[in-house]
Amino acid sequence: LVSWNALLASYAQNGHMEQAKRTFERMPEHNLVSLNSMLVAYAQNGHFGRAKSFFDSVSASYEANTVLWNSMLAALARDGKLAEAKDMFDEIPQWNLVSWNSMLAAFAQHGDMARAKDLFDRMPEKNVVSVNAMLTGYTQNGLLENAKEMFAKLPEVNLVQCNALLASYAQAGSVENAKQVFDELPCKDLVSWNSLLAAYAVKSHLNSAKDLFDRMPQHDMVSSTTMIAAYSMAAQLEEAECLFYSGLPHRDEISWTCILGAYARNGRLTQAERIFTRQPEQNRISCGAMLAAYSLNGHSHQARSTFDYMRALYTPDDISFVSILISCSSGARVYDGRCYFTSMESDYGIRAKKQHYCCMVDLLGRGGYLEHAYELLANMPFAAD
RNA sequence: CCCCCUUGAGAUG
Repeated sequence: LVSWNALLASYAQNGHMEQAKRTFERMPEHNLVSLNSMLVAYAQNGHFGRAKSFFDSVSASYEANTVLWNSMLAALARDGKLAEAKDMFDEIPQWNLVSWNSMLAAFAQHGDMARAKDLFDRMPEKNVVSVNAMLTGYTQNGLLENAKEMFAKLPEVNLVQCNALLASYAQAGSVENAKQVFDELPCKDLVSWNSLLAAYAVKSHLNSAKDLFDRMPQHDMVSSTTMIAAYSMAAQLEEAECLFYSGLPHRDEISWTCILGAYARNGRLTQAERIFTRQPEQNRISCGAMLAAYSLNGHSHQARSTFDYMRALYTPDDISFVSILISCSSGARVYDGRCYFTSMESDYGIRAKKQHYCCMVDLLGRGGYLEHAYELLANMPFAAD
């Protein structure tokens, strides 16, 4: 049984879902380790829907086990379902360090640093993972002072922390800084390579990206998907398609969403729609990509129905509100726009950002409500730019 | 033999 489990785990780690599934089905017996490996295989390969149904079917017939709960909690957080993750955390019969860390990371990744800090302070035990989760939460939410303070107290810096720094430069579009951190790393792993690749992709440095992609020691799903995204950003659809259809070891939920986004971003609505209805698992990001594509191309009716569809299945986020407001603006639907704008705060607790004010001012201005537009500008909680 | 931190997918007139 132990060797079967080891085999299963190694397929799971390398993203060979079919093999993992076949191994799981062929095993003479299952224990908690096998169940958990299968659950993690689904979650880490982007099959969030399948992970959830697997967990539900398993937890109906097995004793509650902290490792299974922890894996499912992490999967929910990775899929952006913070509220569900929190509910699940509260249901866990017995917590351990990993449960605390998972919940902490979920808060931090969703920008809720207040709750993250609160949890961090109350955790009965902590380790380097807990500290790293806090650190990256700070850097990704622009709380650099807090991050520095915490960094200063570290006895030594490890590769995960360096990679996190590299990634935060990449996300901020500071290619130079990212490159410098990368070059100075004494040893690099795949995450380091992938992060630098992402830095190039974000800034549409297609040649550097391509060059790096060809030079890196290995590729995994992350590398290839990043490269597809780089082609998409640079409007090289044929290259993106080529890599997606014939350069991937397999296709997961994220790579499907990536190619959908490539079509959507480049105005190929029909192809995007086809992927959307055909992809094995839709998710809130593929929905968001469709919504954005409709908005930006002036299909306000489809935008609205996609928004409703999305709202029924997932919790809309700030980005989906930007899209729907844009579509109201181009369809001159001032009243609808105001409804969405107020509903965003009151029904979903999403605080309006600059982008939302920008959309609203645009909407009001175009609709001839200039004085309302000025009033909104004067009362928003930001300096106008 | 399995679970937690760092890298890939959506918008911005």
